This record gives sequence, structure tokens and C-alpha cells, in this order.
Amino acid sequence: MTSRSGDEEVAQRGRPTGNHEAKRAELLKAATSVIAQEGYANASLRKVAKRAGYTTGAVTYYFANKEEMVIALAESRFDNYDAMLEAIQGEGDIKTLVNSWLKTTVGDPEFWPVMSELLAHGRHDPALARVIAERYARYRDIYASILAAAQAQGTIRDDIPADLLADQLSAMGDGWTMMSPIEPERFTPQRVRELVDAVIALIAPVSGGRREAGS
Amino acid sequence: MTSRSGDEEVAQRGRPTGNHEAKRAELLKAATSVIAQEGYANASLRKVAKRAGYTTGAVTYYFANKEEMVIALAESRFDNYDAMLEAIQGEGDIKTLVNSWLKTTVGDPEFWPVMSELLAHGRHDPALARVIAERYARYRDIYASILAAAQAQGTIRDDIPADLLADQLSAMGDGWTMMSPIEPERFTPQRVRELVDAVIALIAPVSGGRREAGS
Amino acid sequence: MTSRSGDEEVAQRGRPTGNHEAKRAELLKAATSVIAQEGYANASLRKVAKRAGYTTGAVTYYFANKEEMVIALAESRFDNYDAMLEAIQGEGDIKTLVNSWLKTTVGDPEFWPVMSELLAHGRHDPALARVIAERYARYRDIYASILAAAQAQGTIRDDIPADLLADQLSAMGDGWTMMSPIEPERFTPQRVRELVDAVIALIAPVSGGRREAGS
Amino acid sequence: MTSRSGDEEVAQRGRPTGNHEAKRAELLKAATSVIAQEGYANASLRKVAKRAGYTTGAVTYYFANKEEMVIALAESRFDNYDAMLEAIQGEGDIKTLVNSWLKTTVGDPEFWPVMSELLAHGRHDPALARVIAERYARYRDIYASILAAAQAQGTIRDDIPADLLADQLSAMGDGWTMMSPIEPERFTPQRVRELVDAVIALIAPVSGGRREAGS
DNA sequence: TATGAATGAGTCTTCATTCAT
DNA sequence: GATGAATGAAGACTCATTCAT
Repeated sequence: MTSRSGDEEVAQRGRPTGNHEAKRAELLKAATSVIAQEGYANASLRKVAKRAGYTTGAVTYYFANKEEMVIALAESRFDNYDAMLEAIQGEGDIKTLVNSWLKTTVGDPEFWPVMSELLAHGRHDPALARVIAERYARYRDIYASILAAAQAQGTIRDDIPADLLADQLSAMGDGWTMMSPIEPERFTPQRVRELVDAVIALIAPVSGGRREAGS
Repeated sequence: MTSRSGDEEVAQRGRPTGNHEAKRAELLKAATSVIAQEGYANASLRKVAKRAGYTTGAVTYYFANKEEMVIALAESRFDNYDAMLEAIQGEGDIKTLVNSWLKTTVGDPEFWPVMSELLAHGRHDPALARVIAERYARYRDIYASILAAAQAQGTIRDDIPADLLADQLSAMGDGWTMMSPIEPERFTPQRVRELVDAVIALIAPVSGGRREAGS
Repeated sequence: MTSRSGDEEVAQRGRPTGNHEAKRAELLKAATSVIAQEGYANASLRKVAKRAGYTTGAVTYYFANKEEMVIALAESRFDNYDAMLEAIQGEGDIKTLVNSWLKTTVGDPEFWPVMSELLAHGRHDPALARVIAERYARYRDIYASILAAAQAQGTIRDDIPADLLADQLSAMGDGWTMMSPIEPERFTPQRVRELVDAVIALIAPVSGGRREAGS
Repeated sequence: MTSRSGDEEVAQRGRPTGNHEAKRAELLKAATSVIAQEGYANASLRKVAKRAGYTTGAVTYYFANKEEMVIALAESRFDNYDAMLEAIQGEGDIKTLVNSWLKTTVGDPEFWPVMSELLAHGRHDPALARVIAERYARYRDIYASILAAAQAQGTIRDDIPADLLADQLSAMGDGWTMMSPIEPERFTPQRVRELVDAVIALIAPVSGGRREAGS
């Protein structure tokens, strides 16, 4: 009661400690929603501040500049994604896993829009590009190891090395990420289900046993 | 020939000879290279004009506004792409075709960067989005018909409907389009070759005969 | 048939003479309608040219610059007004006269809007101001002489010098000219009729014979 | 006191003391004088800012856009006018009242010029038009009630309904408002006095008792 | 810790004007 | 006589950033 705080709900008494991170997170949440709705280019610090209920100065107080904010945002999004992957990793077969993954990502309506904005902006922000590249590399590793395990179990085809398969699946995901905001009407739940099923079919085991890609 | 002709230093005034469409194309070329290098957000009319050797006013003389310019740009890029597809469409088997396609697109170093910028910006420019959606629909149709023909010939798997297959391949292409500018070092010629081979393997005929996806 | 032209309808054969003035008038007509609809500030030479079916260059060919065009426009409008005044001047009593005047001016829907734009812009264009001042002086003289005649006939009050009366009536007209575009709904035909009747009443003869204003 | 305080030359940054409304008023004052001198069309934000000793950005900080600034300006001018009317409303007879009104309005050399600019611009700015229409309606009501009271007292003519009379007088005022900047030499103090006296005469009681206008 | 006033560079856009053809 | 390409200055507006308080 005397000092330890952290709960925003509690009426602030005494010296608030550890609020710094909380405030940053709050700002980041606001930034997420602004970027998701209006895109990176239209996400001014003023708008972010306003959405969070703060003033412009607050944003520049918590973040050295816009770039730093965006990077912090990217890191936090990726951290979320990490947690999500962690959560579903145990799941049995590939199909269940893909479906869990799909359900979680579409569950957050800001997930894809923000991701595509970050990806697009990354091209012109080296620091952001570095963050993205690092995380993506890790995801591809994770995917690859999942796929490799599945290959070992014989539940998916093993004629294509797991890392290439991971690359292909990631690319598909990114492609849909980019296109869905442009032609949302094309991505009906029905169509998405078909696409997912087709992906499953695509990577299903082939009868002829192990064959190397390109051979 | 005897009379002193205007140096480039001298501001051009009055009515020079020259064809309207040619000038527009010239400006579009400048816009292409600026967008490819600096991205849509940083491609100010000033920069475009400067790169073409004109003043800002000239750009707004040829294009009502920035949006119209970008749309004209997209349209012209897609026209190029149409021509390219036309040229390679006759090619025999899928592998040759994919390779031709790859060679042509990587032949133009501005192709992927500009495409990814347009895609990313399309999300915030409904008119551009419409153009992209229309063209993409056509491309998917073309891909699908090519794939369907190949399925009929038995050169690729027929357990996944051609349109879904087309969607998957398009998405992969878009995904790589987005990522290659962010981590160019990952897309070495060697890796690209492997990825392409893996795609070929992915869609190669499966021994078990026709199976419906998702079943 | 060999040379005399002037009719725009006739297919142009041989050397067209006297077309210069006709073209100017055409351009002026276009300028009138643009200014009436969009106001002086928004009446760019491009718009004027376009409305007349010409190019920008044509306008600057026929008029040294925008100011000259506006002045020519003002002169031509005032010439029209002169002709109109001329036409109704003979009319019998004041009431008939006022009604004729009203009918003619409201008959041309561009009359008041253009007039108010010119008046407003005149303040910042000395040459235009001069034109307006001259013409207005003449109108006040005409009004004054009409009013003086009516005073002599005893059909209107003579306790206020005709020139002051003319000033007052002009001012009222200008005032309504200015306000009608701002609150058009206030100037219903019914209200206008009442206002006109009230003006007639205002200047009707007073029983007490001649009295000097202010005394 | 010992330490060197900032000169006016030094660009002001950071958060100075000072009240938001006061600064707004300051900018409005600058806007008033620019508009009075150069007209609405020539009153760029740059000029306004400069006159107030700020940069353009400061103006757009205090006002969302130019339109909002002009409306705030109009509003404040009308508020002044309200106060003025309030102050003189008690005055005895019409003549004294008119003279007080006149004295106050000509006391502010920016009053008429700004008013005429606002009126003229109102035609092309619906939001401004609304403000003007509302205020004007109120003024006409006030004038009408003053005139009605005078009619009841028998100090002015009662053969014309007070609201029509108010309309006529307002219109005259507006007409002179518009013309005085165009031909200022015409509005000598002497002439103004005569015009005012003529107005008094115009609305003086008529001997013949109550007559309805237009009958 | 947080505010919010103010900057200044930049954006797109509009336009009268010029002038080679 | 008429065109229309191009200029260049100006306009309104946006925004990341700075900083006194």
C-alpha cells in the first residue's frame, strides 16, 4: 500500500513506479490502432497521442522519435506473435495447427493490417527492416522445425526441404496479408477455408517417397 | 544549325515540339524510378519532376494530381506485365514458363520494388486499389487457365482446382515481392533457383490420381 | 458571300473580319458565367477558357491579363445595364418603372451575382474601382434626374433632394445585391414584392409639402 | 534579472506562458487588419502570421484551417457589434440612436472594410454564410423592435411594417458598406451627415396617419 | 513527468503568365 | 491568329520535433 504500484486501476497514491512501461504500452496500443486504420503514412504522432488520450509531447517523451516508436511497436507485435506461436506449437497434426494459427491471427482484426504496414514501411527504414528480418528468420526457423518434425512423422511431404517449404508458406501468408486489404471481398470465410485446405493438400505426403525438389 | 540553340541551363518556355503522350511516359518513368528507390511516401512531385528534368508545375500539368499519376503509373506497369505474359504464354511446360517469367521480371530491377510500393499504397487509395484488383483478377484468370491446361495435359497435379493453385502461386509471388526489398541478401540467385524448383515440385503431379483438396 | 462575315453560324470562307470583337465577347460571356457561379477568386483563366471552348492561351491573347479582362467584363455589363435603363426610362410612374427595372435585372440570373463579385473585387483593383465609380456616378445622376422629374410632377416626395434619394435607393439595391446570395431563401418573390412596395411607400409624396431633409 | 533574457530576434520555442484565447484573439486581430487592408483573397495565412509576429504554423496551430479562422473572426466581429448595439440601445430618439451607431462604427476604421470582405466572401463559404445569416437575422429583429417601439411612440412613420423598414435600413447600410471602400472620396463626413439626415427624414412620421405599404 | 506552444521544412495544388510553334 | 507546354511563385495545410514550463 505504501509504494508498490503498477495497477493502473488503483487510485494513484504515493510515487508511482513502473508506470513508464505501462504508458509506453498504452501509446503503442494507440499507435497500433491508428496504423491499422489509417496506415503508417497517415499515422501522425498527434493522432497517436490523441487516440491514447495524451498530448503530442507525451509521445515524444516516451519515444525519442517516430522511428523508435515504430520499432518498439514492431517488437511488441512480434512478441505477441511469439506468444501465439508458443501457445499453438504443441498441437497435433498440421491441419489443426494451421487452423489454430489462422483463428488466432484473424481473431485480432489489427494483426494483418499492421503487419502489412510495417512490412511496407520497413523497406525505407533500415532499423525496422533489421528487426523484421531477424524476427522473420526466427519464424522461418520455427516453421521449418515444425515442418521437419512433421516430415519425420510422415504427416507431410518430405520431397521438399523443410526450410524451402517454410519459405513458401510464409510467402503465401505475406501475399495474402498484402492483398486482403486491397480486395477484402475476395477473402470470404468460405474462400479462406478453401485456400487453407488447398495449402494442406499442397504439402500433404506424396506417394513416391522422398524426392529432392528440382530433381 | 548556325543559330545558337537553347542550352539545358536555359529555362524552357513557350511551346516546344513534342508529343503529349511521350512526355507523360517520360514523367512516369521518372516517377517509377523515384518510387522504386525511395518509396511512394517519399516520392514527392518535386522529386519526380526533378528527376525528369522539369519543375513541379510540369508534373501537375500532365497529371491532375498525385493520385492520378500513380494510377497512370500502375496502369502502365500492368500494361508492361500484360505484354510480358503475352510473350511467354506459348512456352511449353510449366518449368520453362516459370523460368521465363522469372527472368523477365528480375530483368527489370524496378519491377518488384515498384510493385510492392503500389500494393502497399493501394490500401489507402481506393482508386488505385480498384485498378490493382481488376488487373490481378485478370492475372489470376490467366494463371488459372494456364494451370488448367497443364492439368489437362497431366503435367501438373490436378487434385487442387486450378484457380486455388493460381491464388497460391500469386500469393507466393506477392509475398516474395514484399520481402525481397526488406532482406535482399536472402534472395540470392541460388536461393531463388531453389525456391522456384521447390514451387515446381509443389505443383508436380501426384501419383495417387485426382483428389479433391480438403478431402 | 465572298467576304463579309460576322455570323458565327456561317462556315468560315475567305478572310474573317471583325471576328476579334466577337471572340472577345464570347470569352467575356464565359467569364461572366464562371464568375457568377464560382466567384471572382475562383475564376481562373483556365476555367474561363474552357467554358468558352478555347485554351488558356486564347484568353491571354485577347486580353493582356486578368485585370484587363475583368475590366472589359465590367464595362460590358455596365453597357448592358445602360441599354436596359435606356429601354425603361420612358415608363410612366415610379412604381411601374421600379417594377420594370426589377423584372429586367432578375430576368438575368447572372446579373446580381456578377455585380456583387465585381463590387467586392473592385476594392482591390484600382482600375476596376475607377470604372465602377464612373458608371455608378452616372447611374446616380440618371436616377436623380428621374426622381427629380417625378418630384416636379408631384408623384414622389420632394422633401429630400433627388440626389440623396438616388443614393439611398442605390445603396438599398447594393445591399440586397450583397445579401441575396448569402441568404437566398430570404428573398422570396413575395418578400421582394413587399420590399419593393415598401420602397414605393417610402418615397411616396408626403402631405406636408416641401421640406428639406434634416431640418 | 541578471540573466540575459530572450530578445525578440530569437525564435521562440518550447512552452511559453500565455493564455490560449489571448493568442487566438491576437491572431484574429492580425487577420482583421490584413483583411481590412488587403482583402480576404489576399489575406494569406503567411501574411496574417507575419503581422502577428508568428510563423504560418502558429496560425494553423490555433485554427484548424483558414475557413475556421475567418468564421472565428466573423464571430468575434459580430460579438463586438452586439456589445455596441447593447450599449446604445437605451438612447432616446431615433436620430440620436442613428448618430451613436454611426459614430461607433466609423470609430473603428476596420469595421466597414472587414464587414464588406466577410459579406463578399460569405457567398463562397457556406459555413460563413450561415454565421452571417444568423447574426443578421438577429440584428434585423433588434432593429425592427426598436423601430416598432418608435412607431408606437409616434416618432417614426408607421405606414410601413417595422420589419420591412428594418430590412430597408439594413440594406442601405450594407450598400454603403460595399461602396465606401470603392469610392471613399464620395463619403465625406459632410455627405455622410446629409445621408443620415435624409434617412431620418425618410422614416419620419407621415401626416396622413397609418397606411399600409403597397396599398 | 507531461504539456502544449511554436517552428520550419516539407507536401500537394493552383494559377497567371510567357512564349516557341 | 491561336495553341498548349512549362514556369515559378504562391497558397493552404501537415507534421516531427523542440523546449520552456
